Amino acid sequence: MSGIRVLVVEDEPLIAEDIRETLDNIDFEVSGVAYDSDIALQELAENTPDIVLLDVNLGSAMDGIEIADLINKKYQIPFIYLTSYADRSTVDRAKHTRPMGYIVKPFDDRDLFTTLEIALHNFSESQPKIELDLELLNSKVLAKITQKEFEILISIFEGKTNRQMADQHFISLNTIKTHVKNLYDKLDVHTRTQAIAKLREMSSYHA
Amino acid sequence: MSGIRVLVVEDEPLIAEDIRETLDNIDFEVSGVAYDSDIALQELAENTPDIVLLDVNLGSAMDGIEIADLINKKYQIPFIYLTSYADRSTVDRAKHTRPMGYIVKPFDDRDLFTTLEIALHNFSESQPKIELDLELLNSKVLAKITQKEFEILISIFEGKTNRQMADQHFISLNTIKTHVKNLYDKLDVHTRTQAIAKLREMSSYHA
DNA sequence: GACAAAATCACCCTGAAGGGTGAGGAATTA
DNA sequence: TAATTCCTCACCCTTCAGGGTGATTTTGTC
Repeated sequence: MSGIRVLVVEDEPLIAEDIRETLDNIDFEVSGVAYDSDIALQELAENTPDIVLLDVNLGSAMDGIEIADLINKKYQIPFIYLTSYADRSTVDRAKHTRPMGYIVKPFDDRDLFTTLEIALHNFSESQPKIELDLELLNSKVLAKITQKEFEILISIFEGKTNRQMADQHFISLNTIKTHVKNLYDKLDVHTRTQAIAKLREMSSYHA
Repeated sequence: MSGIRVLVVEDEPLIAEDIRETLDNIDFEVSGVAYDSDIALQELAENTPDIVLLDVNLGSAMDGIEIADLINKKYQIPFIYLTSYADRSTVDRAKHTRPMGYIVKPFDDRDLFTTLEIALHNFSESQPKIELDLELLNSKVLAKITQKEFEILISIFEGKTNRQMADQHFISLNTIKTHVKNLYDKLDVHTRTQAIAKLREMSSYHA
């Protein structure tokens, strides 16, 4: 079993129970089922699910999208919308809440399983971590960055000082300085913070 | 019309044409249709689509997942898998390629539309940009960070020097220094790069 | 072995960052 | 009004980063 805890927020008991069964079958744990927004908030606070299945249209105080807003603000856990219709304006409202998935009813076990798997995986990948890939970097930079320079770039990225790097790599402080200088030339920057900003920039855009 | 250019990679001509029609109806532009991986690669190189609809099972040299790998390596554009089945191992292989969506056949116009919209939106949001949110930050930090300090933190994040910040904010260099010092105390760091690293760290984890 | 590329190190100098202390003025609130 | 918080600024001092130049050694490749 995966042990992934799922909160189901769905005001239609029949569908909710169907989902619960499906989740049982595909090895997810249901941390709770909420029929309205009040229970949903309570469940979120008390049972800390790993992911939320969220019906967009709840016949309660808050609808799914409002709950999503709150999840983003308070909990930062991924959620997947369930909806029986998907008009333009709903999609527009919904997408601004950055759902990790969107399932249009009717859906079957496979839909649920794959969407959950992908959503969880994407979520863990979506954490603001910069993909530090030498090859990718070299395809976007003036001169080729060498292996050692790359290691040093990572250390800079991690907030290390030149002294710390020297100790860590067992080489002279002067050597570190040389590498850093060459790195700056290649990245076309002049300070370490600029180098970091450049890294972000380069991994953000595609040519 | 949205003007979003979609590449369809699907070896079954009937389905491919159906998708093309659907996309026309929902205001997406089809940049090309590829029936095998060779054509797909060519289309990717020549027509620079904004997003790719990718059949997992292609009867050609590379399957959809291999194409996805290549997209990640070379183009970094979002893609959505289309598949008629979704067994455990396929899902496992697929999710490592970080698709922005996953549609299980049969699907209808609504599925396609919402998945495309969400995928595109999530993609633009997923760019490694750190969500700099003062409230969120303050919930994770020793002492409360003030508005001005926050502005300065953003400037540091962007690679600015103290001098540049002083000019930009029309205040004295000494004042910037004071703010920076206070900021370091609150973030429990000692250098700007450490502050940036701390920011990444804090926006990566949820309590 | 010759050559090129990468890694190693040194020295010097300037400027920026980091850290300590103190202090005045504005705005908010008790 | 007194207290508090925040923003503002100054001075001093130490450390670190950044930039220029040049040199040796190691490594891999033709």
